[in-house]
Amino acid sequence: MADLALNIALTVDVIIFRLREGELQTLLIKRGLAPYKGRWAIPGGFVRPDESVDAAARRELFEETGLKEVYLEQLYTFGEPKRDPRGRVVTVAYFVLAAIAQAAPQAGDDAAEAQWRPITDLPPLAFDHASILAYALKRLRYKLEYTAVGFELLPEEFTLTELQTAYEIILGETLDKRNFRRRLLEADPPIIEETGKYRTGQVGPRAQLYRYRDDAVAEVRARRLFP
Amino acid sequence: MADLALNIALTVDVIIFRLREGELQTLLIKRGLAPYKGRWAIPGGFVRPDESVDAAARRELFEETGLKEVYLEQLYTFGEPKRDPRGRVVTVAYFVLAAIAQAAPQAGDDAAEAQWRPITDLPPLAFDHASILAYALKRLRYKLEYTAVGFELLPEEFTLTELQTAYEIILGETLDKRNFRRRLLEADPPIIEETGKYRTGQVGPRAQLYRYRDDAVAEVRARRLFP
DNA sequence: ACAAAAGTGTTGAGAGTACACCCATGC
DNA sequence: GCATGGGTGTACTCTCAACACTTTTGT
Repeated sequence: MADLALNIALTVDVIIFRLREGELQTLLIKRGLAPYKGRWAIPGGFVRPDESVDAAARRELFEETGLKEVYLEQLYTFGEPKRDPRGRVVTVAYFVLAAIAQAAPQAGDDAAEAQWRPITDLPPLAFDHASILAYALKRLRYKLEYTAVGFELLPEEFTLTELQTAYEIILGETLDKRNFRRRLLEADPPIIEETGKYRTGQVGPRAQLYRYRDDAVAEVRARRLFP
Repeated sequence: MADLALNIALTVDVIIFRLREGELQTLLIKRGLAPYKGRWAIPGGFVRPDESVDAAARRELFEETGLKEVYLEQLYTFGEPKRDPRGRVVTVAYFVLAAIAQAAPQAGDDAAEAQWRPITDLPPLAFDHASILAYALKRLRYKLEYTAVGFELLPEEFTLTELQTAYEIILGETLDKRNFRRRLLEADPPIIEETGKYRTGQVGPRAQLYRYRDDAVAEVRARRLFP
C-alpha cells in the first residue's frame, strides 16, 4: 500500500471571501518559492499526517489570516496529474466566508506578501488556481441564492439595508427593497430577529439592527423539477 | 515536500446506484483482505500516480462492473486521520448512476464477491462507508429534486409512467400523474421529446416512448431566498 | 368481463413581482 | 433646506396543488 501512495502529495487550498469597500474580495498570497515564484496564489499548504483534511484547512486559514470562527465548507478536490509541475499533488479546495468584523486587515507572516483583491480584478494565478477560484465563486453565488450563507459575511448585527447591499454586491444585481424586507421579516420560521438597537450617526433616520437567528433554517426549499 | 506526503495514501470510493425490481440498489463488494476482512464495502481502490482522481474513479468502476458510459460525479473527500486502521488514507468519494439497460448483472472479478443491495436494507459496512453511503444517498435525492439526473437511471427510451415510477422510488413519495406529465411535457425549453415509438405488450393501452433531449437544461432555477 | 395502465383539464390558493411616496436626520 | 437613507402597502400575474374519469388492451 505504501508504495502506491508514495508519489501523491495532498494539499488544501482555502479560498477566503469577504465584503469590503462595496466589493467582494478574496485573499491572495505571493509565492516566495518556485514553481511560480512571485505569482499570486490561493493560500494553502500540505496536509500533515496526523490532522484531518478539514483541520488542515482551518490551520492554514489561521496561519494566513488569524481567523478562527468562520464559515468553512469543502468545495472540490482537484486531482489532475500535471496540475503541479513539482510532481503529483492533489488538492482539496475549501471556501471560507469571513464576516466584515473578523476580516483580518493583514495576512499572517507565513506568506511573503498577501493582498485582498476584488474578485472582479484578479492577477494571473499560479497552478490551476484561476479555475479553482472561478469554481468557488460560482458555488458561492449559487449557495447564496438558496441558503442563508450571506449572513456569514456580515457582522453579528446589521441593518436590512446592509444585508440587501451585501446580496446585491455578490449577485451583481439590484433587488427590490420592499420585497426583500417583506420576505425576510415575514419568513416563517423566522430567519432574523430585532436586537432592539439602532444604527445612528449616518445621514437619515436611525436604522433598526437585526441579528441572524441561530435556530434559523438556512435553506429555502428548492423549486422542484417535478410536482 | 515529499516527506510531508509520505504517510498519506489516496483512494477513490465509488458509490454506484441503479434502479431494479422497484427499488434503488447499490453495489457492495465483500472484502477479501484485512482490515475488515469479510465485511461489505463500497467498491474503490488506490489512485495511481499517473492518473487523475476522476480517471481512477472511472477505472475502478470499470474494473468492478464493466460499466463505462455513466453519470459520474465527485461527492466529497473524507479525510479523518483514523478512518482506516492501516494508516493515513484519504478517500475521494464519487457517485455513479447506472441506467437500467447498462447495469451489469454481475460485478467484475476484482472483488471476492459482489452484490447489489437495496439501499433500504444494507449490511454493516467497513471503514466509514456507512456514513459515506448515507451522504451519497442524501445528495442523490437532493439533486434529483432540482436537476434532471433521474434520466441517467433510465434506459434511453422510456414511458412517462416509468419515469414517474423511478422518481417515486428514489424520493420515497407518490407524485400526481397529471401534474408530473404536464410539467415535463410543457417545460420550456423542452426536456424530453417523443420518439414516435410505443411500448406495447403490457396490459392496457400502448404507451408513448420518450427520450431525454441532449440539449436539455438539466436544472430548474431554484426558488431564491430573496426576490 | 375484468383488471391494469394510458391519457387528459379545471379551479382555487398562495407566492411572486412590479411599483412610489413620506419622514427623519446630518450637514 | 437639502441630500441621504429608512421605512411602508397594494394590485396583478403566474405557478402550484388538488382532484376523477374514460379508453385501451391482455388475460
